Amino acid sequence: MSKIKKDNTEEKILEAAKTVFIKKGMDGARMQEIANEAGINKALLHYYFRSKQKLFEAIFTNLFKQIFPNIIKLMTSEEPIEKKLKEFIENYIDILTNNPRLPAFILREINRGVDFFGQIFRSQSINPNIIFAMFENEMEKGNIVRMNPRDIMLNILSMCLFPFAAKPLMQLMLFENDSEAYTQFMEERKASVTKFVLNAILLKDKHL
Amino acid sequence: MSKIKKDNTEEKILEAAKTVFIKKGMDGARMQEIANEAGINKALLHYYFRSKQKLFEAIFTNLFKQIFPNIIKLMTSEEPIEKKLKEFIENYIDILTNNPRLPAFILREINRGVDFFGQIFRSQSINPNIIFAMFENEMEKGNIVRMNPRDIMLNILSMCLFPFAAKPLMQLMLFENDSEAYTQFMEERKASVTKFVLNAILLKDKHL
DNA sequence: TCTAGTTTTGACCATCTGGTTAAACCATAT
DNA sequence: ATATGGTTTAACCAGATGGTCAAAACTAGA
Repeated sequence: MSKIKKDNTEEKILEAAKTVFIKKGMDGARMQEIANEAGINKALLHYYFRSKQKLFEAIFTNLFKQIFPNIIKLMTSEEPIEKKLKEFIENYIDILTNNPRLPAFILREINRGVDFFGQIFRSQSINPNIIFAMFENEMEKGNIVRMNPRDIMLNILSMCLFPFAAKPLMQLMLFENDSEAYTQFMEERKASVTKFVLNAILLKDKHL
Repeated sequence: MSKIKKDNTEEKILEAAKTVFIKKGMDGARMQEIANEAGINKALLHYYFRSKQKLFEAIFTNLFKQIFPNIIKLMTSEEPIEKKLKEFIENYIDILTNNPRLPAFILREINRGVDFFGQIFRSQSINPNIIFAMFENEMEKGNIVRMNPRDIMLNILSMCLFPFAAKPLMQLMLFENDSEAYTQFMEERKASVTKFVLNAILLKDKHL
């Protein structure tokens, strides 16, 4: 048994499937295209993963974990709220810069109406309540403005994720389709969004 | 020639196609499904619109206009910046509440890599520069914080659009999949986002 | 009523697509 | 060398899908 060979093709398949699925989505992707991308015979896809569905689940599950990675970890450190948010936003935008197509892919698939993604999410056992409690604690201490912690969380996620999900549109709208300008813009956004959020919620001196 | 009949079926088709395309996207939608939804024969779809592509373009073009409707109009009134932003956010979230699936649909299709959407956008002749100039003018007057006006615009759009685009995920994450709670939350967000944005950019007294 | 034009339909077609199968291939152990 | 067992391939299949077509059904004017 040649384990080296097996591991190699399996990885090639996963890599190819990831590329194709992210670009085309479950519906748009073709098994033949994945096979070509991996440089192998189409039947091999079914040999390693029984069906398109199973292959997709393997990819999606893995990618989904990457986009909601250590949110909890980042949000529950012992740092002051300013630093906590700053590091979260910077880290998150960095992750997304390295995986720019992930947000659009995830959004596309969670909107397909198949309940499969719900299972993934539940199995992740992400508990947002810990984060909400953290925000509420800061409100008690008078550090930040009183508001629904869900809004804070959602606002931050929106400002980080949406610009990637809507890249084709925003790049056209804001930078006449100049891809490099948009990348540069996202880099600067790490500081910009941080400032924006802190300005919005900090109670003490306005952080400028 | 029975104009009444014709207009009727054509409208039925457009309505059905809109429903199906929004739910399934171009790739996922089936002509048969659209025909069923419209309660007509599949061949009629091709009689009125030559191909799936043509039918899709008719729908997409129309929907696309709805989501970037009167942005300019709303943003260039003579009202003070506070009121301008308040009304924009409230109007925009209202529009989206009435068309909750639109953001996900648009995002899905603009990420399909087909350049067709670029043409639509250009034909819309939306000029963001007018909005940027407006923000820059407010900065000159010392009304708002100095920052890239693109960031302001993108932040607002993000906070309005993303919660709808990511509804299946956020509803699960924030409200244990309680749909009504999420709707209620979006209603309250009109005020919350407005406050958030004004807090973030206004220079004078912190608007609470 | 008859006729000409339009709308609607069922049957059909070529192609694509996910999936299967049987045979070939190949490294290893005996 | 040859038997063994995992790996890879070409050929194939059934069902789905976008699209076509000729005929039927309908409408309105002569």
